[in-house]
Amino acid sequence: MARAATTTDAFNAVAELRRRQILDLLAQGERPVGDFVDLLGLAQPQVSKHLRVLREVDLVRVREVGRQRVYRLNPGPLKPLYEWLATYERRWNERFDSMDDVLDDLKAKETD
Amino acid sequence: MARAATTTDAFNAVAELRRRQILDLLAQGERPVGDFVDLLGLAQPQVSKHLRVLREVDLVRVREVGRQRVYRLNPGPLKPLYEWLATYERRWNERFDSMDDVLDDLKAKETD
DNA sequence: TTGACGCATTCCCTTATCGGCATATGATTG
DNA sequence: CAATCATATGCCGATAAGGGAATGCGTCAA
Repeated sequence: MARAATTTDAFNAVAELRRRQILDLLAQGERPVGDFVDLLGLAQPQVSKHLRVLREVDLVRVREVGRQRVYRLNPGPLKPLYEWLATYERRWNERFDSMDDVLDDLKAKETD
Repeated sequence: MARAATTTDAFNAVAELRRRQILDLLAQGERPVGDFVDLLGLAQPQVSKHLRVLREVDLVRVREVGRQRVYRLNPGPLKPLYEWLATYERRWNERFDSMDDVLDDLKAKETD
């Protein structure tokens, strides 16, 4: 078995930086494919491919306008990620828990 | 170029379900490798490999105790993910924005 | 109609994943 | 020391991602 497909779920789809960038642009509003090509400096085919992945996990929706395809964000599938992370959010402030962490940090700096 | 390495960042490391399960167990407290083998029903080598990935992105820290390696959670690297998602969190409740979404939903149900 | 435009799809190539299995390594016990 | 336990590593096979380049396809303008 190889790595899980990028279209398995939002976790995998969003692991790719380019797709996150696409979503970030969509967060500002609808956009046709060409916009991503221009704004992200990617080749058109790659943009279409990334959009396809995002479509398959339902993170984006398309609307046809003439010869353009206008994409827009559908954030719903991100909710599970956010909720999973929320469990951990409380923790990265509790640095006081164990002495080990402090020791580890010192070690880490030595190894630099 | 192939897909970004799983050790590129927490986004990629956490895309794998097994690794999320490991982190979930660690959220309850420190644990030696054998625990994951038993609790997740995975082969020992695969567990070690997943732990290696988590170590490389610094999501877990190890401590040697006799012949065991006790792993513990280091949630820090998850912070960027949480913050990225926070931008979208506000949105999945605003379903009132456009009529298109409603239409899309209807279409989606037809296609079932 | 024809041609240009906006996108999607396909093929090729390189690379890395993940699982299974065997084995190496370090610590512990008898 | 020898045997065993707890883990880590190495190797193999199968799978698919992602970029590049070429091409297919529906739409619109002249």
